[in-house]
Amino acid sequence: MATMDKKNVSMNDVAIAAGVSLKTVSRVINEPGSVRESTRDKVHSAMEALGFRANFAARSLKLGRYGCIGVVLFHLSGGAVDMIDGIADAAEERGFALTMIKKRAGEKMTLAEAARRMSQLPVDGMIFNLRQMVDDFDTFEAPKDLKTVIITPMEHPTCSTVSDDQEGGARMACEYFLNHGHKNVYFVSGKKEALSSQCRMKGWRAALEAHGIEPPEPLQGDWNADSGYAAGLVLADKADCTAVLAANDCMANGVMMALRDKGLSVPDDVSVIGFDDELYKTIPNSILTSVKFRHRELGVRALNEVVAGLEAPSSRSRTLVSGVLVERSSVKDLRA
Amino acid sequence: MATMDKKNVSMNDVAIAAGVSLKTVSRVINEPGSVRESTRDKVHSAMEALGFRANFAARSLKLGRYGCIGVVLFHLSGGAVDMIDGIADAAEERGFALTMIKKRAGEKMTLAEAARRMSQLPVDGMIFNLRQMVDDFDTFEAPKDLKTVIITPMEHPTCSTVSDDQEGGARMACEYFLNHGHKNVYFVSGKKEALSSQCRMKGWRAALEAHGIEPPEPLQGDWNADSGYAAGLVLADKADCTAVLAANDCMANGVMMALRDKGLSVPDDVSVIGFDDELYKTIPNSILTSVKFRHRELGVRALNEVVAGLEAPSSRSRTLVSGVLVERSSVKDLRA
DNA sequence: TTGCGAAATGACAACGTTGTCATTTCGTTA
DNA sequence: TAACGAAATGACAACGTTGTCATTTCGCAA
Repeated sequence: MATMDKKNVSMNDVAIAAGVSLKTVSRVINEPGSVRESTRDKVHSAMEALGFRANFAARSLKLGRYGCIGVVLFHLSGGAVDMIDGIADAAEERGFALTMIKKRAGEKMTLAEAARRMSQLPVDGMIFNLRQMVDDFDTFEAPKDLKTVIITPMEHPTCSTVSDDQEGGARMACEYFLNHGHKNVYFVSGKKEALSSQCRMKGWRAALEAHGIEPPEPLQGDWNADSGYAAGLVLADKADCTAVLAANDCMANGVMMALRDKGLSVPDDVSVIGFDDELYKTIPNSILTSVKFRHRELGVRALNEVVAGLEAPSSRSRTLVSGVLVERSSVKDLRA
Repeated sequence: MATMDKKNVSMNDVAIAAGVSLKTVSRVINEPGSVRESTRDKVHSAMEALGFRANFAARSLKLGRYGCIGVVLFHLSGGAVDMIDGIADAAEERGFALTMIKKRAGEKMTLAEAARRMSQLPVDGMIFNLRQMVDDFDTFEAPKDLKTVIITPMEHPTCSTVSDDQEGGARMACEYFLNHGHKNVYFVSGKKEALSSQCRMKGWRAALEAHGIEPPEPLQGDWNADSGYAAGLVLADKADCTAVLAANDCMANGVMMALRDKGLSVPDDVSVIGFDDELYKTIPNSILTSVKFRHRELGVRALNEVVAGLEAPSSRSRTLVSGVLVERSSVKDLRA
């Protein structure tokens, strides 16, 4: 029968085994320079032999901090992956781990509820990833001692926010159309509830209006290709439609397929721009010009903002991460 | 000037404010039934007034557990989202939070290294998401007191594993071809390093060999549509090619586009099956039959396995989550 | 060898909870 | 009203670390 292992090996056990004091073991871990090499070796051997691992709870209790940042995922979509990736890498780099909770399907979660749950967990600060509106957005107040950053295109009265510049991206696409001689731009939206769709639509409207163009009625989609196809069938019949901005690449592809099925060519008859630049993964030789957001960068910024605010949780800032227009050949130059 | 808030409100502060003992406050939180209603109200008011929030570190220290499960992401890909979603939902349901760390880009992480880092964090058990081989896979031994589940198609000598049944899915697709009268099946693989690609290939081989068919040389792809397109161009010239299994939907789409560009029709001339069933999101009226894995379920199983093993970390099990063939119209029935 | 300042080490309290066990208070019955 | 058992409450230690401050040991010069 194997020797009965004591459940947890403590620093005290190590100290006894190494014939030194508890505090010396602590020093070996936290300020190795301050202990003689011979002593350090003894302690290290003892730790090795006993399989010692520092107790997170005790350490955090004493230090008053955890070294963890909380992440609340109100909505976990495909685009969120790169963002989480950015958060995780930045956290890693700064010596933080992530503690994560998620809104359950069907459950209605408010910011206050999320904050309440997070504050029971080992976190020094937190990031909310919010892609849809929540009821208490404007009234929410973050715990005074827990730096809170919200990833959302909306401005918040008291919390720091970080966001893609969705409006700017949409404007950029419209300007691109207009600079290429187009006189109007049609818009195919994503799901109504999605803030990113709302913002993209807002940017599209603003850009057209800034040039004195009356925006046509937007077409309602649901992010998927089939809804884009349906929109494309409608647009094919509009004589004045030379440019279409779709709120994502999948719908843009649907639009293009519908146009082709109606005998129209992209870009010769109609030009198209999408969002997210991911069509090339699925379509060989993709020609779609698309507005790409740097989701990874977004995550990095969010995490850095939290860490920067750890000492002053009530500070507030607003960060916008600009998008990039990835140019391919789905837009025709109508000038001259 | 506002009143200087004491940094943290402790149960002791609440006790004093409510005029009861420390232990009574503890009871109000943990066993409310055992304290008189009037007392409970006093304590609740005091907690409210002072803004008390239980200290995670102290609680965990005393209880000897954290209520958190660690998740190590060796590789964060699109497919991982649904899995994380499943893990998070199941964790939520069982009252656990997640603590997450990620392999950094470029960093070479072993299981041992991951375990070492995790064991410094507040976790009662952990899940490794492993999509590629690591050096110490076979020699790795999990900490004795930390239940460890690895999400990987490979069997591990000592740890529990959970996986999609990738081989089974590939076999299923091949059987489907053969049952529809096809005499052979070509295969387009994903990235070499990816275990899922390797397993899908293995299943494809096994299925053909089980029917006494010599598997043709597989075509090497990289998951993206362009590599599928290239493979499709090659396959279009093979007279005996009536059936193609591509290791994912994007490449399957590339194959289909190439076949069409070569004047061949899917499914009339060549039948195609993909993996992951996600083409419908990007392609309107998609006809691609595809093997879909239940990633969410995978995550749920992994988490449940960890929780089930918390009391007996050395237990070991192997779970396979079967795939589903989502039937559309990209496979032609060649029988009479 | 002695003395000295600096370096190394140790004793003890404290962090904020919960478990154990003792004590007080309550509601009933004699 | 007294006595009793049950319910409610409290005092104190313990969980495993780190900070404070006191003590010991070391290296070097006199």
